[in-house]
Amino acid sequence: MTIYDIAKIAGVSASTVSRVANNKPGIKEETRQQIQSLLDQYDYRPNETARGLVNQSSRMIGILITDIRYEHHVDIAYHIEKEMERHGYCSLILNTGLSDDKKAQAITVLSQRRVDGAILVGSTFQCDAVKQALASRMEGKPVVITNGYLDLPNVKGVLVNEKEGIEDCVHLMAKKGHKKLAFVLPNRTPSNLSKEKGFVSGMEALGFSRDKLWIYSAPTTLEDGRRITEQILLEHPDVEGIIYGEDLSAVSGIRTLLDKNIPVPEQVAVIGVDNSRYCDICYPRLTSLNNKMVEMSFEAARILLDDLEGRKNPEKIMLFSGIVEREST
Amino acid sequence: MTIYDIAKIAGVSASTVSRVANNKPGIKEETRQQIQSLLDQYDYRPNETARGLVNQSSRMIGILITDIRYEHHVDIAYHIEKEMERHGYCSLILNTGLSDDKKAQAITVLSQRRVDGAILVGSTFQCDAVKQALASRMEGKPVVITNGYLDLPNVKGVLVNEKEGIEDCVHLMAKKGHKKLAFVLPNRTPSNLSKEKGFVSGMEALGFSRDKLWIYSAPTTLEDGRRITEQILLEHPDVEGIIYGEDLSAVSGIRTLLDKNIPVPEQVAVIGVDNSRYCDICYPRLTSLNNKMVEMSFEAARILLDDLEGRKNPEKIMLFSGIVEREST
DNA sequence: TTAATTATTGCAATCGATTATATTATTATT
DNA sequence: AATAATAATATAATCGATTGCAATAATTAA
Repeated sequence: MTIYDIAKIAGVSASTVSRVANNKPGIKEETRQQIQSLLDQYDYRPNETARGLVNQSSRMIGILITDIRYEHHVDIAYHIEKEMERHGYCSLILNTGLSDDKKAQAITVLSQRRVDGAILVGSTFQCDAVKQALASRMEGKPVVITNGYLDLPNVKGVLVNEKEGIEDCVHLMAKKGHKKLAFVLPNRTPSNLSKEKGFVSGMEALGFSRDKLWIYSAPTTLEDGRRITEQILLEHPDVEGIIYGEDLSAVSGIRTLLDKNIPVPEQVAVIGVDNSRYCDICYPRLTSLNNKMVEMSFEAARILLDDLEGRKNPEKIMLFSGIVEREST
Repeated sequence: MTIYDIAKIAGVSASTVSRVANNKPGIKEETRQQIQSLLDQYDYRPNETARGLVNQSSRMIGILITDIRYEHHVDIAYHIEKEMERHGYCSLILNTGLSDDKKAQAITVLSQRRVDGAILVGSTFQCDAVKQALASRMEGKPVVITNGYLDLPNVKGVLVNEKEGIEDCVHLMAKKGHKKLAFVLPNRTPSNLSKEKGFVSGMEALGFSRDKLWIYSAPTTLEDGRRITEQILLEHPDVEGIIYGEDLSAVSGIRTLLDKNIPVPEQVAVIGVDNSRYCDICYPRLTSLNNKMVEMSFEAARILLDDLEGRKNPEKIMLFSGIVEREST
């Protein structure tokens, strides 16, 4: 059922039907009602592809995410989608993986589909390939990066002070008497690297030398969490606390410690990052740095909507992290 | 950069450029190469909205899901998206919530956006409102329901024998000496109701009367899992095993039992359903019925692709569940 | 009653592709 | 060299909407 079908039935032109369907002025009340009742009767819905073509707007935004299966990613995507939907936009979610090349390709896909804007979830999108793709394919269209920033006229960023957050974690540990600390870096994203910086500066403040710190690196899986925890215990049996840059490996770490009869938090305290649902599921419950991922997604959606609808807003906004203490510290 | 821009630069007509871009025959090799090099030089990408309009195909499918935040849902969506992407399709994921009305509306959105097909994730889409919306808006377009079925000519289903699966759970419990069992029904979806049926018939086979069974109902949250477990313990302190229709409440249940110093699995054994990542995270690790959600998503994508590309396939396919034993039994 | 003004509505162009058909250029045939 | 056959390219219609402008109808003013 196209607009022409309705027009033919009503005995008017398509433009008249269009004006009624879009509540445009300049139509006689009588005509309007007749056509409206036909619209209702046939439950006419305009073809959004055709509208998109002529209006130069798809009323669709893109969400780029490395892997939506990560628990905090899915929360973010969900909230963005909901918020955009409330304003009449669809969200096209693309899982890019970690490769910069794939990320750039995904931006091309978004631009070919003529999305009106995009939100890139996570600091891994803060890279040259993405910057270039955005510059050439998304010119003039609003883009927001969560937890990252790119210096491009149409790109905005929502940031969290993760460095200071991790410093706070170190101080919390120290306050509880745990000073010999290890840090597990999930992977080398800008966000994680600033967590590492926070660990370094926090430990320096405690009087440790920055080149003797116990810093490890492990992907974010249960298996790697176990492996790296075992390695830490082997190399530093006197460790008193471990800060994991992300919750899942922290959960696995707790389990590994318990399996070796090391009491948590008495002998080794544990802190994760993300304040995910895993925190309440594991035993003992995991203390975690709330890096405001959910709040960030709302902010990102809000900023994008502001840009889409022509309202002004700042280039960067900053949120503040906070530790959620549970049983593991 | 449109096809007309390229045509003007090359000094040919848009149709010639189109034929080169789409590798259609009937173009002189020399011309083809000239145009191709321009296409490369300007990195031309066709406007998919325009292609969609004329081709009557968006190369986009819809994924309807009540709430992608549920862990097995996101896995399903992820795998479907990946599989479709491999074949050149984008996936538009819509979170509908549980209301039938919203589900029908989401189908309207998909049809307005002219998706080429859809996958509805979960048995809750097996309802009248959805059936009607599909009949009126998705006529002729392929649709697949995972874990459910609707009798419509263009709709196919991928099913799992959950009833038998839960029967097997009851038998496993019995084999281990746990006979006084309770069942927790997550919510009244067709899928969960068939789990309940499995519990009933399994218990009957053990000699219990079907109208005296301990069947409870609770939403799928940690809090409700705790609440319902406490209720079970209060009303039936002699309970020997609990089968939860879904993992999250099972995890919460284990935690509640341990908090009350009830040894798991010695005094009360626990089984969940979904075989999710939570199973390995909680302590003791959760035994769970693998209802083949991931396999189902692959099958759903495969069937949809078969339909989209004109290959034949059956109306329904059935997968078989299996118990993954861990420490909670 | 006729001209001027205003309110409705229709026509036709447009968005950016694809493709059937028409046209032109090239090659083969006699 | 003239004609037939074929290859290469252009023209124009199409997909389903929106919208500026022209045309018509209705109303008001003179």
